[in-house]
Amino acid sequence: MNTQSTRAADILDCARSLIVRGGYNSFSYADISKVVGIRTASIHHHFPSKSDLVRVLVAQYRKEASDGLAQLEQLVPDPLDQLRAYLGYWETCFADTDAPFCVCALLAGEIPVLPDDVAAEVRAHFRRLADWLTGVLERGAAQGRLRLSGTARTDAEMVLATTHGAMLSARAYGDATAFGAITRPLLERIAA
Amino acid sequence: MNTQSTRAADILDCARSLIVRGGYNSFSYADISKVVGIRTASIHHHFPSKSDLVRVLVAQYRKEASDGLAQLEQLVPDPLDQLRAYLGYWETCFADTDAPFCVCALLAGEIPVLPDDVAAEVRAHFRRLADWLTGVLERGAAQGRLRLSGTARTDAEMVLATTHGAMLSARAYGDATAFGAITRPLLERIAA
DNA sequence: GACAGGCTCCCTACTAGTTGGTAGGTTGGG
DNA sequence: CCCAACCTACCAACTAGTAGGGAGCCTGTC
Repeated sequence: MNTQSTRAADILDCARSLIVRGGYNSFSYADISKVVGIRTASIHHHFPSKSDLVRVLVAQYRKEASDGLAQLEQLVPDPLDQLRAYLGYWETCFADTDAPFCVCALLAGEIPVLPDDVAAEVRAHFRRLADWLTGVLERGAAQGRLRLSGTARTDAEMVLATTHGAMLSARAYGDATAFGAITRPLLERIAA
Repeated sequence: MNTQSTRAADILDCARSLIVRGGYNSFSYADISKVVGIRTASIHHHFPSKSDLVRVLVAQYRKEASDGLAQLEQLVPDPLDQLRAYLGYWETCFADTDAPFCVCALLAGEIPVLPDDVAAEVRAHFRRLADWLTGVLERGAAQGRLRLSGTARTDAEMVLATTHGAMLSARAYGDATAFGAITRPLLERIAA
């Protein structure tokens, strides 16, 4: 049906895999051009400027993530299992894909040099994740499934930070298993 | 005395503050030229290529960090206080400086697009930090000052990841106090 | 049913500015 | 005299972005 948007989607997919490797300034329209098989001028037709492209890319990523979390809420009742599923998702990414990383975690490091609207999208993703984690920890604590060490909010921010830091460590060590080696003990400590 | 190396040092300092804002690909020799007041060709005289510059920069950063940790070992006997000092250092950075970030934590995210020798330096920094933290946690546990939840090694990797993730969160939220808000509860949880 | 208009998509061709890097000359101090 | 430090003057490649044209497709109208 909607084959019209295939090209735009291809461009976004390609840009995402490129941006995940090294951030905003590590890829160019020429890189996308080579992979997608389209001229750089044609990319400008779909996304007038690079900041447009990346803003849309992050907005789409954010929506996917948000939808994924909403689905998790529906399919997985237990808070601890929800955390397992979230971290397990990333562990699978590290096991299966080439250069896995959360788009927003990578871009967060570059915020001082990012276009404002892109930075705003990144910030929104962090808030969404932190809000969700806070809710999970609250419910988990209320149900006696999780053991908090501080408030749900501060623990959520800590889980979020550890998750992102584990991605950095996995990259630094060049060892995909490092992500799970860090986040699994994190889970165990939170589990009541 | 050694005024000869002033320029090279100026270049390194400038490059560090630039790289900390957005990573390897976010700055150019032209940027350094404007700040330091030297032509780009003259920068090449001190550092033939960009990868040379950044490799030396990271090596220097790594030495400073390593020396700082060694000094910490000497001046601060208590393991918990050592952790406090380490995290407190970064908290001060976030309170006082413009765009604070660990050079290596930022570069770690960009490893797939980094020159190999730079990536090796980044990796070495992570190892050094993790080794030191492991030692601190081991001694702290032996002295009953710290309470581990796993092995000293896994806990050390978790502390390291959380610290780096907290830097990312602080940037994402645009809130320097976020770093302390995440790392302080981390300390409290580890303290026996 | 033909056909004109417009729209989307993509192209070639081009731009001005920036990138990292080189060649070769000047200067000043040991 | 030599050498380190710095300069001017380059370079080719690449950067994001623009101008303008052509092919195909839908749509409204006679």
